[in-house]
Amino acid sequence: MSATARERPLTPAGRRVLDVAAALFYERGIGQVGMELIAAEAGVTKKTVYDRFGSKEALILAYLRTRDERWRAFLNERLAAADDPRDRILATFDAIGEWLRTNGSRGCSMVNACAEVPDPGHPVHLTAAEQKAWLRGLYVELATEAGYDDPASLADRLIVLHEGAVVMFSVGRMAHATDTARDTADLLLR
Amino acid sequence: MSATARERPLTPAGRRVLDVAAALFYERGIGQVGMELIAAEAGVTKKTVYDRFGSKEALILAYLRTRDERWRAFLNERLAAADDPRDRILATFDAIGEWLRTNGSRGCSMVNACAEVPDPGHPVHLTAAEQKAWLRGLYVELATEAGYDDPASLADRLIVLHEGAVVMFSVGRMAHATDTARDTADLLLR
DNA sequence: CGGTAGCTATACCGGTATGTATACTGAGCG
DNA sequence: CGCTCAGTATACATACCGGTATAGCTACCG
Repeated sequence: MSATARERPLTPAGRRVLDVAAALFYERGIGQVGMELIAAEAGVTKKTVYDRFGSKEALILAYLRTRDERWRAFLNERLAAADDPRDRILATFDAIGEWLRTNGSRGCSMVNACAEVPDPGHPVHLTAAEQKAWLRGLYVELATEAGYDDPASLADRLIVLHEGAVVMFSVGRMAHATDTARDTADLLLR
Repeated sequence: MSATARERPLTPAGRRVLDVAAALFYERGIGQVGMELIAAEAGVTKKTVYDRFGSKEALILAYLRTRDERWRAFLNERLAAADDPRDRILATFDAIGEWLRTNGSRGCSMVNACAEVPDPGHPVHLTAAEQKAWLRGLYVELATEAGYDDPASLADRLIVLHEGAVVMFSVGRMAHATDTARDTADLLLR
């Protein structure tokens, strides 16, 4: 379906490349990491990298996709641990905090990637917008589940708090940003 | 005082370079713009660029500084137009909306710059953190002025809303993000 | 009058970027 | 047996990066 769809499971070398690329791209920024370094760090030749992924752009998209998958899995795990619908909403903010503290505090990989890609029509921007739309959809679901009227506008507020917490935690060096967002969300839910 | 202090007013060519660099850096990202392009676009030789600014890093810092100055001036103008302390707080959110709509919708230049610089100790990161701290300080002032108790924690919430609105407007393509943040702030102020 | 500041013009340096070409090895498999 | 696929190894093409060097021009200013 999608042009970049990659059904087949990655080969061992491909996996190593993607893991290394994900770590380096996130930690240093996309433009600051060359394909040669990725290949070397993965213990692989450049040819293998290009055989598996075709281009740097495709590798970047694979990076964004897999990191987002990890995040969603982590989030779902946290959501499953909470029973009360209201608690499930609040749990998302606790999840950001823990995620940022353990998975690198350089903020949102999507936002960072967009910063390096000028063209708003580029797949990177579309991927990022999709991810935010997905997250907003999740908040709509949770708000509906919790029985709030106008779950859409509640979701708008929650996602603004969500993204603001990520930025203030990383760029603003505000260690309690996710707590602040959580407390504010708690207030909105009353 | 500061290592990058530049007391002397810029020469005409220097001004042109800075203006061009600011536009290009913001629109395309720092790493995507070379010094050669900046020089050409400003109608200046590379030598002039390096005579005025010394290095790309210094030019980047000058860009961040001047863009922030423009933003602060714009914000102060909007604040001066509101009388009621509570309205002054809300006016900051209207200001972001108008700023983003007229000054490029690629989000926060500071956040974007940080995305391209790995080292958290780099001047770019310090500049960004300072800017967020300044903004938080402004919210503390406004909250104090409006007579709220615990203006510090109110400011925390307001700045999280603020930054979240910027991200959701640009990356999330949520045109009403600043309105959502404003309405949420309004709710917090009651 | 002489020096300095601001500027143009051009050429160059070493390094690094994405991506390609060629030739080879080894394992799985119909 | 022979084909395909994953992978290694090395070399290369082409382009651009930040930054420097050299030389000369103009205008102001003590």
